[in-house]
Amino acid sequence: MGKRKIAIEKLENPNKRQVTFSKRRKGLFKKAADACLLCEAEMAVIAFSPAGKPYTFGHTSVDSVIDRYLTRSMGPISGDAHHDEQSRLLSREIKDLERELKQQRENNNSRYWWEQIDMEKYDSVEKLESLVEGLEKLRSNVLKRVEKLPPWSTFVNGETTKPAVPLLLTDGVSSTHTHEDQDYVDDQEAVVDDGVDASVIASAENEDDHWLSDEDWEQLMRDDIELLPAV
Amino acid sequence: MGKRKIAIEKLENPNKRQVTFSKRRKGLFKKAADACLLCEAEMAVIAFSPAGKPYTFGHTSVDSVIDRYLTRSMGPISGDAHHDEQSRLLSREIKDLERELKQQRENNNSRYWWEQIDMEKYDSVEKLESLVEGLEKLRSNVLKRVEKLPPWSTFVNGETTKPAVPLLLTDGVSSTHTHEDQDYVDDQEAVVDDGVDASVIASAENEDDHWLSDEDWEQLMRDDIELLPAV
DNA sequence: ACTTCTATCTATAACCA
DNA sequence: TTGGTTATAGATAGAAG
Repeated sequence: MGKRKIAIEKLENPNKRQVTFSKRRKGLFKKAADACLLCEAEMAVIAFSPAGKPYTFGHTSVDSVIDRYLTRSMGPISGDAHHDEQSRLLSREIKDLERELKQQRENNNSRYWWEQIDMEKYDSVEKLESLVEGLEKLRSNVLKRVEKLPPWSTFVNGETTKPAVPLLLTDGVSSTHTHEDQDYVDDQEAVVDDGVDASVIASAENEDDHWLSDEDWEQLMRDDIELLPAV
Repeated sequence: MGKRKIAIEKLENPNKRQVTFSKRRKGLFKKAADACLLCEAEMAVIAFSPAGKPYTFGHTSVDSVIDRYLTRSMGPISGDAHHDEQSRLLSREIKDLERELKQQRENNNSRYWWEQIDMEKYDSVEKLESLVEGLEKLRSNVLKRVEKLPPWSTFVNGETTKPAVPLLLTDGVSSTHTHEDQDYVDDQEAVVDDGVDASVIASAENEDDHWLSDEDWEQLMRDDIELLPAV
């Protein structure tokens, strides 16, 4: 489906290989998203580029699909077998993962991160201001990025696009990245914030789809967390 | 790409939905396979049909790709990719060690609760809405209670009373306890929220000083946290 | 690595088996 | 559920930023 037909075999030119990967990955993720919407299916795609960088698509989420996959396939004498296109091995790897996941669940008795907030630290107005600012900063950035999420992420129950989000966005949060929250950044770390933040968002804005990759998302959130004020 | 264009939205006809899933799954797996061959990429596709049956594609194998994904995504975000096999293996071991160290550090030494947020969980609009709602709820209640703090808390640096707080309070949060944020509370737990919340605040309002004790504060925050939406 | 621009090649919606 | 057939919509190879 290009200007000329090519054989499906290793592309020897490394640059061409990388370009082709980028294009086909994009197409593949789009097709996966389309199928999820059309058929109310759940799927995950994990792709490692020739350079070794991971890219993922997931509906409802990569992790939930992987979890569903692992859970079902690890069951004791599974009732329904997996319908495999390729051969797959129930190897020691899976059992290792099972053990890891169980341990994580046991260690994390709390379901939500906010259950781990140490309330005793917030005993003065300064600390509370710090908390409020942190929450506002986080919230502001979360809202900005909700717009950048792929629209198909919202179709879990066949609902309309981005339910409730437009309402939330009316609360003083600009949809363009205009750094109106710069006042939260203090002297020492100001450079880090809007530098990284804006550049990643900007690169995403050049895309037709206007959404962020999983890696971009994670990086942005980590950047934000670095900037939250101290208690 | 059929005889006529169709909108990418849920197919209401269940039979058509299933047929479409079958065809598109086949096409998707073929495209994944082509990309793997052309680009020497590694990828896995996991798809649950509308009927709930799992179908997978994997090159080299579903499990190896999942393993690589899980291992890699837990580690710190490292910038440079190594290209030859040997150094990649080495860096992987290093990353594993770094991961352990980082987790230990997070468990023991993190100063702020937001450093413990697991960002990888927020990869869909539903989860983000959940996060946003939680943040708004928390923020709203923090603001309400700032008013209840002992006024002397604000004079740590000889500053005026409650600096910055009045500004924050203008942002749609009433200073009287009028439950205007009830819409954040969902069906199952609505009773608990304003129940506990209001009663403790009310008891504090009967006092001349109009401020909450540390215990009251902590109890209120814990009550709120119970109400935050699930991820 | 990520676009944009065609000219082509592929996937697939509808239909029927 | 699967497998053709055919007309068309979509994806993409090549080239150039």
